[in-house]
Amino acid sequence: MRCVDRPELGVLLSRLRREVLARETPILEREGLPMWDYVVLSALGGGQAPTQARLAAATGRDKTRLIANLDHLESLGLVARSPDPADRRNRIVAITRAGERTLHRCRAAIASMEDDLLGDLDASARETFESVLVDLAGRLGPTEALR
Amino acid sequence: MRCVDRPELGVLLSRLRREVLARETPILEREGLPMWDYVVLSALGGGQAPTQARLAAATGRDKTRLIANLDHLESLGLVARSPDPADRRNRIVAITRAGERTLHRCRAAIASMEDDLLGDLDASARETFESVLVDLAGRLGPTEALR
DNA sequence: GCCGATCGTACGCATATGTAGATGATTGGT
DNA sequence: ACCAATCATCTACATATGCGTACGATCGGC
Repeated sequence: MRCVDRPELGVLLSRLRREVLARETPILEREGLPMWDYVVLSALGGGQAPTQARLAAATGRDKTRLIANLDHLESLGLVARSPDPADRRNRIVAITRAGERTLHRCRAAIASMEDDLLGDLDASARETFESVLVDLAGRLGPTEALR
Repeated sequence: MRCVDRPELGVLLSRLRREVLARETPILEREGLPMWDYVVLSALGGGQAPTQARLAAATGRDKTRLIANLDHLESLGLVARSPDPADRRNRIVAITRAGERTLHRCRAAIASMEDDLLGDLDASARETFESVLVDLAGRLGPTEALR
């Protein structure tokens, strides 16, 4: 049996997450993006354009709440909704060129923020920390969300 | 400049935290404790009994919301509120014997849950991971909260 | 062609959040 | 003794959440 000699995992993770999110918020605000908008945009960044239902599932965002995010992103010209020619019930959500540029800027700024946060760590410790984080998070189903 | 080669920190931390909290919930439920009640009880566990205002600050819990938590914990006999003899505006919140027993059970179950979650890791990787987590969380002001 | 299922959308509901008064008891300074 | 400040408490408000429901458009099977 292992004796408790450190704060609980939940506490540590919560505090750290809180700090990271607090540092991300002003970065995204500079682009006019609330956190959820960025999550959605980011989910669109990598691959091909999904239907809204798939987007909602991928981001963990509630299906009905996603709509407002897409409305906003669309009004900024960062994504485009178009009817699916194959099944006109669906609407295909695609990231635009401007969306990709914005996304790239955000990611660069966030990466730099993370460097700032983790920069003090010993290089190998940081390496291990990040890989363990990726490993643990990787085991937990395919959820992508921030919530 | 460091190129992004892994999911963002915020995403990883959010997912992991979500999982840990999801595993904690049923443990606390077995004791009849919502998450926030446990946070409050846990904050009371270590040291001396604080005033409610200090408790709110220490847990990050809203001052007005804390009241309901204390009401509940008191109704379960896990904490006791008594007027501060030195300043009768204050109410001193103290954990009871039963509260300490409950807290101890929760902590043991949570530690075991954490072992289960981290058990697959290489021992030295786990060591590094936990110490980095403690290190990073330790830099962020004295907040104790789970929120 | 018809009927059930699916998708995007709009709406309401119940819940949790933080903030902001208002109140009554109590303190401390003057 | 008086008055401002503090503490616990209560209430109300505005916001964000997920869930459920309803509706029109559309698809697929039969």
